[in-house]
Amino acid sequence: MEYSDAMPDSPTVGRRERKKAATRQAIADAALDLFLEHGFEQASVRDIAERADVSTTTLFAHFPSKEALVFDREEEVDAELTAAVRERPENQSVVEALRAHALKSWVPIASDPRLHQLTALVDQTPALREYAERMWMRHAGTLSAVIAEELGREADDLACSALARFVLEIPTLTKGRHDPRATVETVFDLLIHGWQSQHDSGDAITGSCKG
Amino acid sequence: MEYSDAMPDSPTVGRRERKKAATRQAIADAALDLFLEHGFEQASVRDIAERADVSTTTLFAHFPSKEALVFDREEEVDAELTAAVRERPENQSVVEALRAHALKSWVPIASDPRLHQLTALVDQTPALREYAERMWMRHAGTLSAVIAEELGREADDLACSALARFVLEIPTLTKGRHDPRATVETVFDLLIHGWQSQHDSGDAITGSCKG
DNA sequence: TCCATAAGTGCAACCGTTTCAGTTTCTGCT
DNA sequence: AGCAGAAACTGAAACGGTTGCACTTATGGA
Repeated sequence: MEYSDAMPDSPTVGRRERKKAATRQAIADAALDLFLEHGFEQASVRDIAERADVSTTTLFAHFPSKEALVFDREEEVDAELTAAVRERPENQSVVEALRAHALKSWVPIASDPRLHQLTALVDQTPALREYAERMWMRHAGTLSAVIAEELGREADDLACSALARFVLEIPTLTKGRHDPRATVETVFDLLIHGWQSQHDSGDAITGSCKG
Repeated sequence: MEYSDAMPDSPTVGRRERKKAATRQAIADAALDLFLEHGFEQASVRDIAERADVSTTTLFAHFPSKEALVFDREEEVDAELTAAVRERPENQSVVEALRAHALKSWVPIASDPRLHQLTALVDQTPALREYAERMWMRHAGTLSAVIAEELGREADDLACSALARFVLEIPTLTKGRHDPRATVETVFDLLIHGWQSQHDSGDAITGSCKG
């Protein structure tokens, strides 16, 4: 692998950290190449390590699992969620802040063609779909706590936990629908107003008559 | 393993099926024993197959994965959910039917001490907790379709999909809380009426003032 | 300059899971 | 009753993700 000779991003970041980052990037790149070329299951971690010119031991020192090679952004997502709630404008509710965040950050998956290929890969690969779903749910604890704190409630307040989990279901719920934006809007309307207001097909979900 | 010589449960069920069921049961029993004795990760499938006196090949012919050894009831859950919605009394809404089902079938986990041990095991084992969560979500497709059909909506109606997924989050949400019954009730109230009605700590979740 | 330590190596092992080429056991049919 | 064929089961071997271990190398701070 090659180390760029551009000037260091900042004086405090030494050669060591740069090399480490480069190694990590080399592994991620090799993985993406092989995944897109042969599919997720077809590419073995030994192959990936080989192409990145590292040992498999090193590979697993940087990524906790094969699936994790695809998703580099776990921590950032957590941070963004927290920020979206904490730093929302005055006079904006928590739910509104989450809706805004969902619309701004989750809806535009596309544009970059390479990234588009990747989402296609994830959709086609059950192991990756599952991993992605779990990935979202892993943030439920953090988000729930932030919401509770922001509203001055008990850390394990049920309404907050439930809200967090339900909001984090949205990416999954959105997947495969033609109009993600409308989907997000609809789900938030449901969350805010509840299922009692469903009257559109002549029979309310919460009404009494059988279909 | 030994085959009971009691009279066949019904004339149509042959020796073959009985033996198959017996084998399956022997495997499940061996697994439960070893899991409770040594923990989930400590018991290898080879050990389990050994104790059940079958080959590992046979073990995997009966169970699709090691985790599945713990959960025998996948299909029944699906059937019960469907029945709960389809065969609800007249003048009961879908959401009410689901609430009733949750209260009747999901809340009483305990009583049997062996079963209690098992839930403890699941709680302690991340792999099993994750598997259990996914197990619930696997029913989302079925439930969603049943709800939609029952209400005469499109099969992929968003409100139905969302309702299904949110309801199936409830077992996870309930876990580890002192009063499961109250938890279920609260979550259903939130689902029915939405988060707009949250005014209890001086600040509505959907209100405007920051914490 | 020297040393503690982080990063990386290579190999062997473990474990879940699958494949394969059989053998045994049952069932339905004649 | 007798047979063909399917289904259950076997044993061993392999594969692929993951980890442990003993070791070398590179780096940064004292």
